[in-house]
Amino acid sequence: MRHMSIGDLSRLTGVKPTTIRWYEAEGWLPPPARTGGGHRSYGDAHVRRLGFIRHSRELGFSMADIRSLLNLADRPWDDCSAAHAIATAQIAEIDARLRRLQALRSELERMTQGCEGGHAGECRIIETLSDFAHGHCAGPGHG
Amino acid sequence: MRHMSIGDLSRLTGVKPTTIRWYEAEGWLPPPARTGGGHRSYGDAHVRRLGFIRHSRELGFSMADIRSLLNLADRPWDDCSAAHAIATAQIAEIDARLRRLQALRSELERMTQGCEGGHAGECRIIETLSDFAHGHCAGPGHG
DNA sequence: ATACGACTTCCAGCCGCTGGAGGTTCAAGG
DNA sequence: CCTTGAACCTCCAGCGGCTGGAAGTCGTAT
Repeated sequence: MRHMSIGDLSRLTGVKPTTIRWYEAEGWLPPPARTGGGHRSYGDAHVRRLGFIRHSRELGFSMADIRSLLNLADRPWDDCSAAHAIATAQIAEIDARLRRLQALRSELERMTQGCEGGHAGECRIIETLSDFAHGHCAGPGHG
Repeated sequence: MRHMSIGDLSRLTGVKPTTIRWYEAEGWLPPPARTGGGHRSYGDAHVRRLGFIRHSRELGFSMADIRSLLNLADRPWDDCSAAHAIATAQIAEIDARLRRLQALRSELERMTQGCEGGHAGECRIIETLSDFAHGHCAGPGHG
């Protein structure tokens, strides 16, 4: 698969053509060669780089994180402790989101269990939501 | 606390003044009365409605969900089964996000444990990220 | 009267894409 | 070689849910 179209690359990596173009425009992917008619033509290096980006995104890394990780991947003699730090921070962040989501889940569970149908005027769900001073949901941020 | 400024309302509900103005501009909050000089002046109804919105957001509901929930809260004689459905769907969504986050966490954990420092060229983290055909992370969406 | 913080409006930007309009190129079939 | 029609091109606006800055006005404490 030497020279592929953006559609081929898209099918290969699972990233939409529009997103691939956007990555290029924003500097995440180097501009590929072009056919005589101006169509993009990608090689293996693009497949690898796009794959890296996509997989990192799937693991929840921000584009800022990916910038650092790509730098490391591009300079293989560097110390990889930076990668370790980024990944560890990501785990901590995920843990925080897990805790938060679990707390939300409990409150929603309590909320729905209190509701036994009937009029909205006596609905526990509506009541609970109205109670903005409610103490069960801690801290800021939205899981 | 009859007539409060936007700052008072902000301190009372924990919602920033800019956000409050945005809610008004987008129709989530009714336009409040104004002082002679044009400053916003809020009453209890605004506190309640803003509290409802804020609490719902904290529970992870989208603005679209909140639209429906507010409609119910405004018409207390309606059947509240719609509220039940929205809340149940929200729980299901949270469950999906929890599962996804847990899968991500495991992969990140494996990734960092494989890395023992040294050069990026032999770093398991960088390697794992490069492997875009990696099978551990399922499905789309970024919980 | 003055100082100064809180308020006003307007508008641009955040992230990470996504989709549409309107036009061009490419590959397959006849 | 010609036609079809899908895939491609560029440009630009918009998504959700706010956030922040600029430039000017108001309200209140001293």
